[in-house]
Amino acid sequence: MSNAVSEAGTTSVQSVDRALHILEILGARGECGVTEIAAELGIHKSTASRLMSALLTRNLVEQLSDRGRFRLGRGIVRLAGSVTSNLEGVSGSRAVTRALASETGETVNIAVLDGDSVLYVDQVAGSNLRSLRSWLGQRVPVHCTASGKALTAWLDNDARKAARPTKLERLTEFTITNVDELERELGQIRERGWAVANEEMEEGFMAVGAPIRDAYGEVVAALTVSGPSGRLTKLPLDELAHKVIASANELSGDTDIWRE
Amino acid sequence: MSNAVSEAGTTSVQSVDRALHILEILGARGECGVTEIAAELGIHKSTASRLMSALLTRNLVEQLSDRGRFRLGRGIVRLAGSVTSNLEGVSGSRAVTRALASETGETVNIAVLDGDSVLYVDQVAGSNLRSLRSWLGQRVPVHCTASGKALTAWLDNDARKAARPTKLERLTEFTITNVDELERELGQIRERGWAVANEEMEEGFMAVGAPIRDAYGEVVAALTVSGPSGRLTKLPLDELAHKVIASANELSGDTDIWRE
DNA sequence: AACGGCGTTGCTCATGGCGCAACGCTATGC
DNA sequence: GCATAGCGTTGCGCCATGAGCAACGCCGTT
Repeated sequence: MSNAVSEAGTTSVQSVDRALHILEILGARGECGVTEIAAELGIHKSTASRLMSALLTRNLVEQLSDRGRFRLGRGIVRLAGSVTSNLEGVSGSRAVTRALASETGETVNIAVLDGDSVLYVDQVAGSNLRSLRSWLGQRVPVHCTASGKALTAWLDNDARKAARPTKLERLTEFTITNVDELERELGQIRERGWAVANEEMEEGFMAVGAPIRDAYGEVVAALTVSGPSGRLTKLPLDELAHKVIASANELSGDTDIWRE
Repeated sequence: MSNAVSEAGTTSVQSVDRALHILEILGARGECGVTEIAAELGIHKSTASRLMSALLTRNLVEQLSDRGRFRLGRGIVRLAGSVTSNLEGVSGSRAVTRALASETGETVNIAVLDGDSVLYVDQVAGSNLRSLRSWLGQRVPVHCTASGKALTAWLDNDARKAARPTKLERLTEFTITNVDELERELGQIRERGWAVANEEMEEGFMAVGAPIRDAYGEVVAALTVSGPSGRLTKLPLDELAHKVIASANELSGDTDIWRE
């Protein structure tokens, strides 16, 4: 490879990186034309068209009409389905999450840090359910969710700051929007071992979360139980929290539930 | 580009295609080493390593340990989340599926054809639920699911044959395993406009499905309502089916719910 | 009709992708 | 302990493929 690439300090393949960047742009915008993609990447539109063609061939994108705009395609959903299938089979975490959902009657999620957001990577619903939409693949703020707090509480100061949005956006009247207040709560979470968010992200909605650790004790994911706050607040919170911790500990250690 | 590519009749970018092929292999196998990937693609392992590095940089894959094996990463889940978010926002199909789930109390799915399988691309749960795991991204056979039947019934003979597995695998005692019998049922589906699968894929599980069409009348997706067969068989099936058809029709036409 | 903007495709060239070879690391066997 | 095998990574230089230019055909607007 040329010196230009060596100096960039990367061993990535440029054309592949560009194609993957296209996927991200489509994810963010919903749909795009080739010319718009080319402008965004600073490349010629014929190049953008050819990269798009490669993505199209493998169904990672689809075209809305002949010679029309593009959006993400079913191949993405299929690949994501493979990820969750592996949680079922290979890593065996589904047995744990399903048991917890069954035991609590509420929805169980596994989430990971994704930049300065929480990303939901698995979900099992319990029986006490009014309505559920899939949270799989959704990103939510770290500062107002039990998962976000459980994921960030044990980070060192620098990492915790990086994982936090620059502005703690207020989503409900209960949202913590002050950094000092959030830091105090994270300190409490470190002491007691579990996190709670009660109507901080969405009114009427509450969650309890605990960290899932890898073999070295690093927090790599969060396990949460969530449901309508009217229901969760009727439970002894401590008792629920310890159920979540027990399941999170079962997922922790050697099991490759999720690694960063 | 060289004549060799022109003769291949493709405008794809080779390196991008290889990288995307790696994603598919990881989806199928769960996890792989670089050497294994290189052998599968017929390339040098240094090339495989570099392609993998590009995928790693964008979090589409992750590495299980330093210098260890690879598997699909959270970036895939995030992108899939973008797909389903667009169903909520841009295409507006979620209002329809949510209303149907609310009205029937059962689980509502949208599915598309993916080769010779059905791929679930969206899901909303109703209230009558014992336990639910996410079907998002999962692939199921066409011959023993209401969605599969609704997706294939209106295909022409050749397309219908291509969309069918070569062997109709028996999953329960009720599974249709004879092509002629399946063809007769597909004929009935074409006449009455909806499909049903009662314990054909999974014991105790039933679904009713109807086609979602594009602006030209082509079937592009299927809408299904599913739940425990003990519950669904207590409903007037005709009535349920017409609810599904009504919702499917609402999703049909100009709305770009899903296009092939 | 003309015009502008779109996505696609032919062509050529130079640069970035590719393969060779070497490296460092880990696990295994003696 | 040492030797071996296999792994993923990295430096290097070559050439094939990715990139950009220009033209094309299509569609929508005026």
